[in-house]
Amino acid sequence: MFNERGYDGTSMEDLARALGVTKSAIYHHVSGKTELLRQSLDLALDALFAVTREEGATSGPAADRLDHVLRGSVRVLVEELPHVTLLLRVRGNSEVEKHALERRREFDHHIAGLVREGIVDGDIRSDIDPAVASRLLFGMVNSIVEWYKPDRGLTAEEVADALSTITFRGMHS
Amino acid sequence: MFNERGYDGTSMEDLARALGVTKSAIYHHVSGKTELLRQSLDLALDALFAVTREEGATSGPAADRLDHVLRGSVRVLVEELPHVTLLLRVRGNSEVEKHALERRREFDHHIAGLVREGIVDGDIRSDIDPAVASRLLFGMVNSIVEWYKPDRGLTAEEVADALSTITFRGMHS
DNA sequence: GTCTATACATGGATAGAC
DNA sequence: GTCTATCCATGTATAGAC
Repeated sequence: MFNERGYDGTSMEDLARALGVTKSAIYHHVSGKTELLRQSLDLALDALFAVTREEGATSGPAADRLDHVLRGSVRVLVEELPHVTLLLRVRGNSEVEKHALERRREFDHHIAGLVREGIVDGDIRSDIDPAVASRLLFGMVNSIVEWYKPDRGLTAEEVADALSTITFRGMHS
Repeated sequence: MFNERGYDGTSMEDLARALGVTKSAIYHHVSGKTELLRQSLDLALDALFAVTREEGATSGPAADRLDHVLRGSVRVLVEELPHVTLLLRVRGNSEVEKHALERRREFDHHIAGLVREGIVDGDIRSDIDPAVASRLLFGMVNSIVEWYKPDRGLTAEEVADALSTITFRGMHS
């Protein structure tokens, strides 16, 4: 519901109605609306950071590690779609949101480092700015939450393949 | 302010305070909060559609027209940053938002057509789904609103060049 | 663990004076 | 064109019964 109507646009009353209980019942389980947000954001961030600790993301050439993290991010995005979607819409308007943005920046920094290493290795073209490239790359990855529907027969791997092909080899035939 | 704190997260009181007037003063000029939203969204959409009617977008090979629309979109995005940012955050939770989403879909459809034509022409690789490719492409373009700051010396053209290089020629050196 | 009832603040919006 | 004052709905959250 936070994703459909926005966090601010969703009231505890809306949530209660959807659950078939009253607002008070929800407050028995969580301290407030912000705790619901925190739990969701933490789940998404934990899953994304787990990718950066996987085998394929810690050994081998930087370009291959970058490809692994890109593909892994697409996988996590699809597996935890609602939580990652919520994470990507956070703007830092509360302490919980600021903390989530801080962790996201850490993730982005990791990616930019891989692009830079790939250029030094000679595997990635040197005529693009690593900072701009990594932002564009993850902009493309993250945009998937805007249109991906699990029930349309398109798998996470197919999307990851398309993305990897376009960004590493280019659309030109 | 709608972009900083979200449309729902911004009250007429917030706007009035920022303007140094009272809420009533604003209501003298506009019919309500939704009209402020509509005016901003219309400005962004009009600017984007104008790109698709430019010379470079209406004649020549489809791949070149696609490149023109991609670059033009980056230009519009930077020129009308607040309005396009707002447009890209709309989720369809009111009639005004639904109307804006409808026009965006029309734009996306236009892009997917160009990718499809480019494949037929043999200029764009045929091993990627045109629908997926066009979504990823514009996901990358649109993601620029998340980080672009006009005052950092990075021009719209430099960003457009980086984007065009990555998506058409690929990152691999 | 869920309910009813309610507190208290803030939301969008309007009336009418100046 | 802006103000003060106000309406009424809805927001988050709590108290206390069951």
